[in-house]
This record gives sequence, structure tokens and C-alpha cells, in this order.
Amino acid sequence: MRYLITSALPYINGIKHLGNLVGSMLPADVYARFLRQEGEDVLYICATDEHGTPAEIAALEAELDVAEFCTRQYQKQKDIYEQFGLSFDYFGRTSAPENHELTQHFYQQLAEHGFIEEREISQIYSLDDERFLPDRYVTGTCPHCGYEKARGDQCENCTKVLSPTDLIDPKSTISGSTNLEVRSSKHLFLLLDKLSDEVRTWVDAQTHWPKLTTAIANKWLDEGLQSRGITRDLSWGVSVPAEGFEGKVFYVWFDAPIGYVSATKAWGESTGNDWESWWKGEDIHYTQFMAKDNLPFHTIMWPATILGSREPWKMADYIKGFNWLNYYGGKFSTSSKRGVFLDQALDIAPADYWRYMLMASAPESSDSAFTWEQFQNRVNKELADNLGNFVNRILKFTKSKFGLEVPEGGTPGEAEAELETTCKDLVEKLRGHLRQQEFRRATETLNALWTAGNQYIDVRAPWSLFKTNKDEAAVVIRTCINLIRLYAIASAPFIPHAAETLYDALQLTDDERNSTMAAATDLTILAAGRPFAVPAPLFQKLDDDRVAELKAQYGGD
RNA sequence: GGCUCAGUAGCUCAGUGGUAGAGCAGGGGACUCAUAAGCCCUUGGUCACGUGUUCAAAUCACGUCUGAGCCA
Repeated sequence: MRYLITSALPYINGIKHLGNLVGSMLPADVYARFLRQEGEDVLYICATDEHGTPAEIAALEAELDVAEFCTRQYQKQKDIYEQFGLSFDYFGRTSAPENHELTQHFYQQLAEHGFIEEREISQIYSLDDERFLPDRYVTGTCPHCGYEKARGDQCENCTKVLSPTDLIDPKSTISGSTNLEVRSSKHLFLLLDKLSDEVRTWVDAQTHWPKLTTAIANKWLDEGLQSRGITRDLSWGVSVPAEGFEGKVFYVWFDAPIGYVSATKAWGESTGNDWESWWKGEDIHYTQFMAKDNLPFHTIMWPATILGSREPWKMADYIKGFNWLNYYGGKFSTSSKRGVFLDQALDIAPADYWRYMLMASAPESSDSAFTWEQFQNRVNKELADNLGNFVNRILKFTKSKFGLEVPEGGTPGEAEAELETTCKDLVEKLRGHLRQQEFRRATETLNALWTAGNQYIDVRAPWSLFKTNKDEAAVVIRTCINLIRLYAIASAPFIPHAAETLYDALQLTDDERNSTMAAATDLTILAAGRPFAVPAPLFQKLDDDRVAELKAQYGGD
């Protein structure tokens, strides 16, 4: 079995926030790292989603050509994800040639099998902007309540749904121009209604999906699928290979999921691997990660595209959907700049702190809250006190009493056997949770594993044994140093940078680093006489003053 | 307006028919190797409210209230 993993494609228009990270890329990365460690064949693919009006608008604001804008933003996002330790096998772009080619291919397949229809639709055209405007890019006075900044899709004041032609004194959000007119043009529609039964059959067969995923899929199916436009009058995007559609492109929702396939193709071409077998092989288990707003696209629209293509592309075996991570009661929001963005996060604390904290409070079963106090609490109590301090107390004690080598003498006894049993049980639990992608439970189990070491050392009290029975103390220390290796390996999917620091401190060989966590529960592998170093404390605590400062700076209350 | 989800300990959240749970916070204790960390013990709940189904309800049904979100 090979494991294909994708996380929802981050949109190109700006740096993402913690809410984006926790719901897609981070859990996918933890899962990918875990499976690789288990010796599985893994391919983890992601890409930036680059087409659509918001990208064009953002480029205008930045006074850049849209292609240039996207290239810069792509590089920025890619750098940040690397700093967060996201281990993509390939991080592509939907603007890449492979995606143009495959999008046109999917379209042609759909057209050939009768799932595409041409229709005439009316849209607002801005003469000064020289472009069609999506409904929400037109503002004006609401005919119902008189609110002057009502959007063309809905009035935010009275919540009535509008169409842009309802607005009094409509103008372009982009330029403020009032020089608007209604123009009709031809567009292509994907006949989702004709694919509805096939999609439902597929959804019904997915008995192991999380409740949230199934609920959203069924809701869409029960309401009845409508055909959806897949083209737009824009220049930035994948051109439409059909007569009379010159100058039009595919709508972003159509070409974005194809980015999973096309980025895999780009990976294959750049590494000389057989990319197609990952999408058409029989031995593939495919998992998708995303936040709940993306579930309709991945449970309905994208599967319909694949089914309608009449080609054997791999469909998701498991779709892990996440709820929202809220920031003090409201949503994180890119457009209203609310919450903590990834570049800011890295200025505040190292990546591992965020990785751990976010996975420990991942919004798996319902929306969950981010607060600075909770961040402080998890970092201080769990990372610094439970794990970091354990490493520090062992290595410092060993250095001062025995020197910088694993001490010799004595033989493991009953307490060591008991500890090993506890570790084996907890590691099996942890592996189970990770296999099931239960990330909060996984971090709880990881904490229990760290606690087991603190319990062991407190019961054995090598600081007392050292005075009466040096050999016994040496046994405890050897066991604890092996425990540190187990901790590094078991924690590595969550906190890879800290794990690396521990590998280096223990001066592990490549083989000793690349062990499975199950094999690392043997607490006698690192034998007497091995050298080690004492690293600086693994995690720095956040004090109350710092938290108050962050709350003030980021508006948490 | 329709729909979905949520309401469980001071806080954050687990828990889908069988004696209410975890972490943190609070209280007490023994220890001292360590980033005053760790370990042991412990206080704390009318499971939003009401009615019903059941031998048995946090859990199922209906209704109400509150909050969040989605859709038209």
C-alpha cells in the first residue's frame, strides 16, 4: 500500500493564518511524517491556488502584473511552509503548465461524455476597469434598507440577498467607477445534476468518513445538485479550448482541485518518478485534509469532475475535515486581518511550539478556541515542563555525576520492565491515534508518554541511589537516556525540529534516528560508554508579561 | 426565513442508553536531579431548560432559550 496525501491548496492572495495551517497543511504533515517513519511509501502534495478575481485584485493593489505577483507570493508562502517544517514531497502551483494541460483535458473528457452545456449569462461589466465584475465586487445603496455599502451579492446591513442590478448607484469596488453595464456572454456549465446519482453512490460507499464530512456531502446531495458555471470572462487562468470561448478562462473552483493531480505530475517530471501510478494505481490509499468550507468541493464537485471524466483517477479514500479554529470568539480572517498570520507566528515563537499547540487543540469534533493563555499553557506545561525539563534534568544530572558518557554498571530490573511495558502500551495507542488521524488524542497520549518518564525517575530517584548504589543509579540513567531517544522519535511527527536537536545531543547514527517508535521502546539500545552532549533547554517558557504584550498587540480579549 | 452544528467542573474540551471524565486552574503532602520543573493525594458538575420514550437518558424524540456558521 502506498499513501497519497494532499492538503487543501492555500490561496495565493496573501500569507495564511494559523486557522489555515491547523485545518489542512499541518495535520497532513504530521500524518505524512508519521507514515514515513513507519516505513510506508508516502507522497505528500500541495500547491498554491492562483487563479480567480481575488488574485487579480490583490495584484492590482500591489501594482504588479498578476503573474509576477503570484510568483512572489508563491515564493513567500513556500518559504514560510519550509520554516514550519511542512514536508511536502512537492509544492506546486495551479498556474503551472501541467495544470493548464490537465484542466483542459478534464474539460474535454467531460464535454465528450455530455456533461458540459453552453449557456448565456448576464454579468456586470465595468468599462473603466475593462473587466467583468463578480457580484461581490459591485457595491451600492441597498434598495431595502438604504445601507450605502451593500455588496452585489448581499447587503451586510439587512442581510437581504441581492443581485448587482438591484443596487442603487452601483459602482466598482476595484476602481470606484460608476461606468457599469450589464453584458451577456456565453459560458460553459458542468451538469452536476446528471452526475448526482453517481456521486451519491460513491459518498454512500464511504462508511468511514468523519461525521462532519458525510453530513456536508449528504446535505448538498439532498438539496439537489445544480449545474455550475466553470468559465469566467477573465484573462488570468486556464484558457478554454472551445470555439467561441477565446479570451475566457476556467473558473478557479474547476481548475483548483486538478492542481492535486497536476502538482503530482510536476513532481514526477522534476524527479523522474512515475507520477501517474499515484493517481491510477490499485495500491494507493488517498487522504485529503481540509477545513470544512472546502468539504463541498472535495465531496461533491471534484468527485463529480472525476466521475464525469470517465477515467480511472484515484478518488479520496478518507477526507479529514476540520472545524474552525476561532480567535477569541470570532473566526480568523485573511480579509479583515484578524488573528495571527504565519509570518508573525514565527516571529513570536519557533515553529515547533505552534505545531504542537495547534495539533493539541485541533478543531476536530467542533470549533475550538485559540487564546494566548492556552498557547502559553501548552508551551509551558507540556513542552517545557513535561518534556523539556525531563531531558534537561536527566542529562544535567548525568553529566555532573557520571560525565558525558552513558554510565555503565547494574542490570535493568522490575521497574525498568514495567516502564518498558507502559511505553509499549502508550506507543501502540499513539500509533493507533495517528493512523486514525485523531490528532488531539495523539498529543494527549504523547503527554502521557512524557509523564511516564517523570514518574519513573521520581520513583527510582537516582539522586538518592547515587549515594548508596552507583550501579543502580547507572541503570536508571541509561534507561532514561534511552527514553529520551524514544521521546524524540515518538514526538518527531509533531515537533521535528526539537526531535532533531535531541538526535544530535544523543549523537545518534542515521539508523538510530530512522527507527520506528515501536522499535524505540527497547530501552537498552543506547549502551554504556556512548558520548552525549547537554543541549540548551529545548523550550523557552512564555511569561505573563509576554502574553499580556501579545494580547495587546494582536487584540485578544 | 430555511438548514447545520454547538451548549458537560472556574477555563479549554472528551464522552451517542447502564454509577459523570481529562488537562489546566484551586487545596494538601513527601522529595530536591532539573527551566520553583517533576511526583503523590485531593476539592469541584441539576451534563442549557421543559416534556416525552425506556427498567435505565449527558446520550434517543419533540419543543424552548442562547451562541456560531451556512444557504436562499
